[in-house]
Amino acid sequence: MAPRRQYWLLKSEPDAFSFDDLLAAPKRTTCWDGVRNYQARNTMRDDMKVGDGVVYYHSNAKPPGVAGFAKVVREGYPDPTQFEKGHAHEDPKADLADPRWMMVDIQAVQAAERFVSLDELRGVKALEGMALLQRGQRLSVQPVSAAEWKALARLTGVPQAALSV
DNA sequence: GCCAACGTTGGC
DNA sequence: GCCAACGTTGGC
Repeated sequence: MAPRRQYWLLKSEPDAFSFDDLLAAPKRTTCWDGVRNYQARNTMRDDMKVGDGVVYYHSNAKPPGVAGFAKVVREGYPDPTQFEKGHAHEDPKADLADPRWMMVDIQAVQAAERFVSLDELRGVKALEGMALLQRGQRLSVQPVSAAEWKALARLTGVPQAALSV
C-alpha cells in the first residue's frame, strides 16, 4: 500500500527566494537549505517524503501569503552550507560525520492563480486550526492537513487535479 | 522601525 | 538544571 501523502508549508522571504524564483530555477527545483531550527530540521529529516505536497508561503512580504504549490522531490539529506567557511549559515559546531542540519529538495508544481494573503487566510473557517495561523507560530516548516490543503487549492484557484502529482 | 513571541546560549 | 540575556522571526 502506498504511504499516505502528507502536506507541508514552507516559508520563504520572496526577497530572498520567491515562488517565481523557484519556477525559474533549473528543473523548477531547489534545495531548501539554511533552516536552523531543530523542530523544522526534524520534520525535514524524518517526515517529508517524496511526493508530499508543499504550500509555498511568502513571509516578510507585503503582503505575506500563499504564492504557489510544490512537491518534495528529495528526502532529507545534509545541508552543505553548515560546513561552508564564512557562509551565512555556517555552523561551526556541525560535524561532517554527523551533520546537524538537514534539507529536502522541492520542485514547483503550480503557481497560485490568485495570491491569497495571510489576512484572507485568517478569515477562512476551514483554516482555523492551521499551524500557520496559531499565535506565536514562527516555524519555517509546518504541517498542513489534507483538508487545509484542499481549502488552499480552492482559495488560490488551482484545481485539485493540478496538485495531485 | 517596532515589538511580541519564542528559541538558543551560557553563567552559575 | 535554572534562567537571564540575547538573537531571530515575522506581522504590522
